[in-house]
Amino acid sequence: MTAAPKPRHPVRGSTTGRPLMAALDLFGRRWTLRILWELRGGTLGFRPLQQRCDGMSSSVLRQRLTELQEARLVERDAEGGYGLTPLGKGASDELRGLYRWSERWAAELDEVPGGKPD
Amino acid sequence: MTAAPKPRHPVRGSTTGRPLMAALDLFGRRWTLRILWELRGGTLGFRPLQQRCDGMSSSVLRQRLTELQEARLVERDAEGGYGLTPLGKGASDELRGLYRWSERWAAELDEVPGGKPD
DNA sequence: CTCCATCGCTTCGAATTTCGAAGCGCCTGC
DNA sequence: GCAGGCGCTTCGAAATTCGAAGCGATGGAG
Repeated sequence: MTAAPKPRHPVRGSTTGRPLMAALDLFGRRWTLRILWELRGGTLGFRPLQQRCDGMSSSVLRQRLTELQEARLVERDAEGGYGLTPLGKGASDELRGLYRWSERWAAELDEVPGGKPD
Repeated sequence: MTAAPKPRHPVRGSTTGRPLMAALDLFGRRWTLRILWELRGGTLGFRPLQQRCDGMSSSVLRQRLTELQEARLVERDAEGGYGLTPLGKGASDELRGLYRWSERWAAELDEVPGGKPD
């Protein structure tokens, strides 16, 4: 399994170890952003989380959760559920900005419905 | 080639067409976030951009640029260079928040240098 | 206690994505 | 004319992701 990216360490696509590059590597993996988004409301178990992520494959979910735990964005609570650490909540808050942006995005694409009609 | 995700259309991992899901699909593809980040300072040509992205493979760069143009985050200027649209600048601004977050992330991981020492 | 559902998680072969080196035609400067 | 950079394409290999199947544990319901 590919290791979780960490700041101060070289990551895929950058050897400098700059924190942002580690973050871009981490968040550029499929499902990572989605998992943070789905956990924003509170703790979830493995299978419930999988269902919220439109039935994403369990093997990748396991992988992502391990990476996010290593990166200290996700931790398990007393009952074994997965939840965001304060750090993870911070990242998830940044996603809220992305959420607002995506609404603008949708609105603007509606205005200009894209070059060639079918 | 996989099509670029668009709001109001089903995307990988979600059939609802919610704008955020399209955004999460788009941004969850490798190099997409990095490209937006590298273009934040202004227009860049294909090869210069490729070099800034640590020599990422040209085939994928072409693919990502096509997707980002379809999504109207990137456009070409008069000289043919690649630059951000106002929409793309908005997305790139959200990344600035992520940049600040990643610094905190690095700082906190320095404090708690990871569970088991080797 | 037995049955049944759900849970967290693993395995593994197939499908998809990404890589990376090579090369094409075009243009510019020397 | 020729070297170098440009945008871009091709293609086989490597890495990632998928998705179905199944394991042992747990917790009711009957």
